[in-house]
Amino acid sequence: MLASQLLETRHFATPSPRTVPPPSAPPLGALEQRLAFASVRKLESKEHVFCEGDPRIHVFRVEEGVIAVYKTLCDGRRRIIDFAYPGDLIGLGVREEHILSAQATCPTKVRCLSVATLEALAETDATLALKLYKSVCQELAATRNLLVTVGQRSAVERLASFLLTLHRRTAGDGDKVSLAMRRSDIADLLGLTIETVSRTLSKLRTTGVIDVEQGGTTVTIRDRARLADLANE
Amino acid sequence: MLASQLLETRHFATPSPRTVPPPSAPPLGALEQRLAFASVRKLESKEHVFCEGDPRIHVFRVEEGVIAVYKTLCDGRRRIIDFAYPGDLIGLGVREEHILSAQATCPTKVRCLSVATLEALAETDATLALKLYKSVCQELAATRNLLVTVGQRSAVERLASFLLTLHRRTAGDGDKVSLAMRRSDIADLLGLTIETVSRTLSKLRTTGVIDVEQGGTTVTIRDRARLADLANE
DNA sequence: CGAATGATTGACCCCCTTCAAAAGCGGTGG
DNA sequence: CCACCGCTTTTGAAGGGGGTCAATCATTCG
Repeated sequence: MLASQLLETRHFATPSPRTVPPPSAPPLGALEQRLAFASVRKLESKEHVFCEGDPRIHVFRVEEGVIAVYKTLCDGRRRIIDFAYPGDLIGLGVREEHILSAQATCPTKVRCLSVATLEALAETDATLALKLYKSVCQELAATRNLLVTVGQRSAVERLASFLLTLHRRTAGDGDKVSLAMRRSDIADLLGLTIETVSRTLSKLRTTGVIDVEQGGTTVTIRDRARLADLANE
Repeated sequence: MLASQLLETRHFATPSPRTVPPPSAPPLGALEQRLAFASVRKLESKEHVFCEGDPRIHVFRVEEGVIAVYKTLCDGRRRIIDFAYPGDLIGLGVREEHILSAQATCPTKVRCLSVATLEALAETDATLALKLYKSVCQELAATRNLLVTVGQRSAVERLASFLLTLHRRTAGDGDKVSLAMRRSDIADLLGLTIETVSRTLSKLRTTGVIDVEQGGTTVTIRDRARLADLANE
């Protein structure tokens, strides 16, 4: 989970129009108002929000779509740290530069907020600073969970766990989960190859646990209990 | 790195005696003073500081030794998230209970600070809250690095990376690194088995990259450049 | 000394990677 | 409409790295 909770409202079915800022609820209202007025950037699939080493000028909130936050290894491999979904914040940190890259996995919209503004507000507003602290704690917990998944689990366990997490975070309608990303993105998140991801999904399909449709971009969970069992916690 | 930076001074060669609090440097001085007066707990090897599910009453700072912070999987496996060294804080979070366990890997001393006190201070002190935020950001960055290491690297790369990180963090004298933990601890951090850890260390030894002495508890880095090369960034 | 704990080394096997090929899917243009 | 192309996914076959099981060694402690 990427620094959600900071703004309470994670999912924006219909983003507030610019002319109608949300009712202020101090002391966070100031920040929310700023976000409501912040400019929106549209991104094509594979387009970058920022790259490792870029000056950290803005923090972004995902409005629509999915952003892959990743690190590039020196041999060119890519390790995705997390996917950011609508409501999540990306680009928080303490360094002057970004230490990770962020790339859209599908057509995506993000809202931009100046780092300088955020930090200036936080410096005098203990409640906001504490919120930032807590939201990063949440993100830390999510990263640790991924670490557990990636470090000691089989391909089936990783995929099952991933599908369940995805379903929980994106709140897909019913049992449908929209992947909104390529096999290579999933592979780079789970530390597998695209072939293993594809094979494992096929295995889950042939054993009746899930259904894969529409060019492999939508998954239907057929047997939630068994999937949870395979995820092994 | 576990929430260091929060207190600026990471390594305590000679902890301040209780009767002589450090010179106050507001607004952080208050916290440092509290830590200086906080009680010290001694732990034997394998003794727990806290366990998953315990009420989160104290935050701890490691004074001497090493603490393994870990999560237990439902099948009994153990995933170490990080090792905490002198100067590091453990037990930070937002939940009422600990979501991780913490266990000494060797005889260790920790200093205890009440969570209630810390949070009360942070609620009115934006600077402190911001410090908390930034220290958790650091920890997040460290966890991400581990994620990169564990997710996509071979056993040799993981061990080489681990040894270099350990050397950097513990500032061993010269090229010597004191492991101060068992093979099983290293294995559970790196997502390997103890046999693979042992085999890989042997390989590094026979190829002249490192030396292992004293019952396998002390490692001497013989060829730093090659080790860094093997770590592959 | 003998028991207990931990480390090392060997042999075998399995899961995932690697390499390779085929098939879907979407877009573009004749 | 369909041929063609690029991109992605799927599936197959072979090989390897690390896991598993097991035996031996080293160290510590009662």
